[in-house]
Amino acid sequence: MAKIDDVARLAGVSKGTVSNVFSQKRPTSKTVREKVLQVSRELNYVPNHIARSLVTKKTMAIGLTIPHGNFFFSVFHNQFINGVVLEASIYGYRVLLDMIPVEEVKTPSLASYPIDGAIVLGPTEEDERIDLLHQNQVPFVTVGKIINEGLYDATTVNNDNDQIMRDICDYLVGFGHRNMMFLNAGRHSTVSIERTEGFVRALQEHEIELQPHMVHYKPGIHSDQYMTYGYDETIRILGERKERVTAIIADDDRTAFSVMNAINELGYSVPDDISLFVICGDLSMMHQVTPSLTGMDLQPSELGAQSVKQLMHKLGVLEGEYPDNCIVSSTIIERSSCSPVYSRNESVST
Amino acid sequence: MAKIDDVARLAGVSKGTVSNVFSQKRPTSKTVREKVLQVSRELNYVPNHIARSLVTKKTMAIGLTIPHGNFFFSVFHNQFINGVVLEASIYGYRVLLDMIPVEEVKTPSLASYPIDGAIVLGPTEEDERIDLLHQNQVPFVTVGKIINEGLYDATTVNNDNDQIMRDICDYLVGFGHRNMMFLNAGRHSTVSIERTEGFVRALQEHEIELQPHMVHYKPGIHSDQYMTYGYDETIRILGERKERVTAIIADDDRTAFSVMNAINELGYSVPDDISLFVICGDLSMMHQVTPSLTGMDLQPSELGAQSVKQLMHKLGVLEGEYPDNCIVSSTIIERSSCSPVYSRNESVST
DNA sequence: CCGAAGTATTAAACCGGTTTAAACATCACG
DNA sequence: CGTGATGTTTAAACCGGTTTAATACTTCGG
Repeated sequence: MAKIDDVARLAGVSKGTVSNVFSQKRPTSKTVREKVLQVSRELNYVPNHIARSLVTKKTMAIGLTIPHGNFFFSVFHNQFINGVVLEASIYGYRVLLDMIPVEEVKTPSLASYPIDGAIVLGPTEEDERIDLLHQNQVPFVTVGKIINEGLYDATTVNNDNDQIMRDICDYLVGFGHRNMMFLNAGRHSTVSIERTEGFVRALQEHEIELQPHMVHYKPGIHSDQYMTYGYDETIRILGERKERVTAIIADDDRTAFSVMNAINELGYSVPDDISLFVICGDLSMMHQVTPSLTGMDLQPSELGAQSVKQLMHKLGVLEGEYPDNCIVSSTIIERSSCSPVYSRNESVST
Repeated sequence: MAKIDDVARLAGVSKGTVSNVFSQKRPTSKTVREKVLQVSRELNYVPNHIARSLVTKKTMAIGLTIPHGNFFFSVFHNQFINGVVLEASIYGYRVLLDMIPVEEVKTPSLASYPIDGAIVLGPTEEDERIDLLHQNQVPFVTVGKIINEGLYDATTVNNDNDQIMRDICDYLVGFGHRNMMFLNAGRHSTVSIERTEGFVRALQEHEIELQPHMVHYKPGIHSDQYMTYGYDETIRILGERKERVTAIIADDDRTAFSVMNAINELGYSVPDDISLFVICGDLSMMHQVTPSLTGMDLQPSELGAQSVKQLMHKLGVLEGEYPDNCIVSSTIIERSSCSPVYSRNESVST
C-alpha cells in the first residue's frame, strides 16, 4: 500500500501538503491539489485510517452494545440498529457492534475501546457495561432509564414507559377489562421495571386491585422457558388457576404468538374471549397475521436516530444546546386483537 | 489518560518493557511485571488500541456488509449477525457494521477501512462492495455465490440453493402439487438467481412445464410494493388470472404472511386449498402461528459462524488447510402449512 | 517602492504504542 | 576465570499520518 511519503515524493511536495489535500483542513492551491490527487490515483493511495485516528484521537466509530445472549434479537432491535446506522452515517460515523456475551464484560479487553462514544441499549439496574464505559471515559448515551444518572453524566433516550402503560390500560379499561395480565420483559432491565411501575400506577388510577397473577417477567435468556414463556404463563394462570383474565398485555410479538397458542388450546379465542395487546413488536407482521394484533408503535428506528444525535452532541460533532433526556413518542396502533369484554355475549346473542 | 511513558517512568522501566508486560510477546520477570501492573492500576492505564493497531497492522475488527436500504432486515439477518458476532468474539475480533446506504458506496470514504477483513452478505451480480474491498485489498468472505470467483480470490459460504429447491419441489410434488408458484427474493442477489435456477431444474426433473406465473421476484426495497409483494402477486395470479395454483413457495416469512392474507381474502385456506412453504423465516415464530408454517432451516447462525471461521483462515488467525467453499446444510422443518392436494376432497367426504 | 497582511508550503515534532538490535546479567561448564 | 548460552531490559527506530511554527511568496494600501 502506498503511503503519504510516496505520494509526497512523486508529487514533489511535502507530507504536510498531501495531508492537507486529503483532510482539507488547510487550503491548497489548485495546481498542487490536482497534482497530488493525480499521483494518489496512480498509486492507489488512500490515507491510513488508523494513523489518522492516532493523532486526531477520533476513530469515527461508535459502539453499540446490545444485551444479547446466545440468541437472536428482535425486530425492535433491528429497526433500532437501522436507525442508529443510518443516522451515524450522516455524520460519517461507523457502528461497532458490541453484543458482549455477558461473561466477557469482566475482561477489560486489555486495550482501550477503538470508539469515540457508545450507545447502550436496555441498561439494567447494575450494568457492568456502563461502569466499564465510564471507567474508560467513553462518552455514552443510554436507551432506557439508567440508575444513578448523576454519577455518570448520563444522557438518555427513552419512550415514556409510564405513559405507555397508562395508555394501554386506559385503552383496555375503556373496553371494560378489569382483570388484565401483563407479561413483561426480563426482570432486570430498567425499561421493564418502569413498565411494571407504570402498570401498577395505572391500575390504581382505575381503582383496580393489583393481584399476583397480573404481572410476570420473562425468564432469563438461557432458561428453558425463555421461548415458551407466553404459553406457559397463560396455561398456568388461565388454565390451571382458572383466573378470569380478559386481557393480556405481551411485551413482544413472539410472546404474543406464544400466548395465542395457549389461548387457542384452552378453547378461547382472540379477541372474543381474551384481548391481546403487544407492546413491542413488528408492526407490519402484526398487521398481516390473523387476527391482526393491536399494539404500540415505539418507533425503534427513531429511538436509534435520536440516540445517535444525542451522542453526536456529546462528542461535539453537533453543536448547540440540547436536553439531557429525549423522549420518543409512542402511539397505539389499533387492529383487531383487542375488543370490548362484552363482545362475546353480543356475538352469542346475534 | 495515562500513557505508556507515564507507566514506564513510575515503574522505573523502559517503554519496551511495559509493552511486553501487556502484549506478553516477550517474557518479563515476575518482579517487573507486578510492579508494572501495580502502577498501571494506580494510573488506570490501558494500552491505546489505535496506537497498537498502527504498528501491528491489525485492528481486530471485521466488517459486516449487509445489503439494506432504509428498512429493517429480517430474522435471518439477525441470527446471521449473532453467529458472526459470537464466533468473532472467540478470536478476539469485533464486528463493524457496514450497512452502506447504497449511494454512499461510491464515496471511497476518503480513508482506508479500519478492519482486517470483511464478510459480505448476499452479494449481487455486479457488486460494488466487492470491487471496493478488492481494490482496498481487504480480505473477504462472501455469504452467497459470487460471480467471477477467480478474479477475487474468493471464499464463499453458502447453502446449497440448488439442493434446497430440489428438496422443496420433491416435497411438494410428493404431495401431488404440480402447479406451484415461487415468490422469490429480489432479482439481483446471486442467491435468488441460484434458487430460480434450482427451481426450474427441479420442475424439469419432475417433467412439469415452467409457466410464466410460476416465478416472481420481490420488488426493490424502495418500491411501494415491497411490503405487499406476497399479497399482490397472489391476488393477481390466483384471483385475477384464476390460475389453479395449489402450492406457493415464499422466500421469507413476511411474504408468507402477506400471501396468507390474500389466500384468506380469496376464500381459500391453508393448507386445505393451497400449501404454503417458507424458505427463509423465523422458525420459532412459524411454529407459533396458526396454521404453523412449514419451511426450511437454513441455519443462519451457522452460516455466520462459518463465514467468520473462513475469514480467520484468510487472516492467518486459524491455521491449517481449508476449502475455499463451505456449504451449510439445510433441512425441511415440517409443520402444518403443506399437505397433499387432495386433502380438501378428503375433508369434504368426511 | 516599502511594509503589512494574507496565503501556501514545508521541516520537524508529535500521537502512543511495538519491534529491533544491542547491552547487560546470570548461570553453567570446562 | 574465560566462554558461551540463556534470559531480561533498554535505547532508538518505526508505524503513517496530523499539526505547529517558521518561511516563502503574493497582494495591496499608502
